[in-house]
Amino acid sequence: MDQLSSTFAALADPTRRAILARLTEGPATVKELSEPFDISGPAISKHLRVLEKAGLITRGREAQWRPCQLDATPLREVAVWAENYRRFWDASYARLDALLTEMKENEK
Amino acid sequence: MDQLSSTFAALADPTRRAILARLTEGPATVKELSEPFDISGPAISKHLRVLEKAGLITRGREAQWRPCQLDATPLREVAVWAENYRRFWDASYARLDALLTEMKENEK
DNA sequence: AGGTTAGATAACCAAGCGGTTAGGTACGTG
DNA sequence: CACGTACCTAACCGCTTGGTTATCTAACCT
Repeated sequence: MDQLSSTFAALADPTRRAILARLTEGPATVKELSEPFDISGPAISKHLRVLEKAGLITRGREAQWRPCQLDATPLREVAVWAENYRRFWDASYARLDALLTEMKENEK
Repeated sequence: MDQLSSTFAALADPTRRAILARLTEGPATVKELSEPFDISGPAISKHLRVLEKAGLITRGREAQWRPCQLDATPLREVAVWAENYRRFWDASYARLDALLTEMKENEK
């Protein structure tokens, strides 16, 4: 699976997006990350592995804790990808598009 | 499933992203959309249904054709969501963050 | 009416996902 | 050492997904 696909796949789960949101406040242990959720530890571990494989988090090793840290690099690619579609949702870009199309028509 | 989740899920497949890319050039029939891919018609139909449910395309009805059209509105939400993480990938924002942290430390 | 084309639906299959429980490992502390 | 804590892996379960083939509908064209 390519980078963008695995990033999108990782972001498709609300629990994982909530984990990323929590990590914007700083690193956290697995226990801390699991507290807001009503699911088991292993379920959180799986989510973290998905996020790690997508390159969205990095994990350290401190005694019995495995602190997680946000790595937003793949999100830049997401933003760049989405921005390519801006002209299809942005009204002013749409008007610009229409203008350019009209000018092309007049050329003929 | 919430809007953002189904949008991300729809974008997680390269075939579907390629379909969206094709639709930036204008509306297309199912047949036209399926041509670049080596998969069956029903498979394309399923992809289109996923895109439709995610609100990323709309479909018309012209005789025996069902032209598909891009609707990029959900992609704006994706861009907005990703932009919230800009300061975690953007170097200048990172430096600003570091500066603010340092200032907080000095306050103590 | 008969044939072709566009497309959807149905039934099926293998693989993946999100969750569980049970059990294992590694570390700090009484 | 014994115990608790933090976390992981393994095995399992039900549902979803991405694909297939076969069959159906709807429209067009002789």
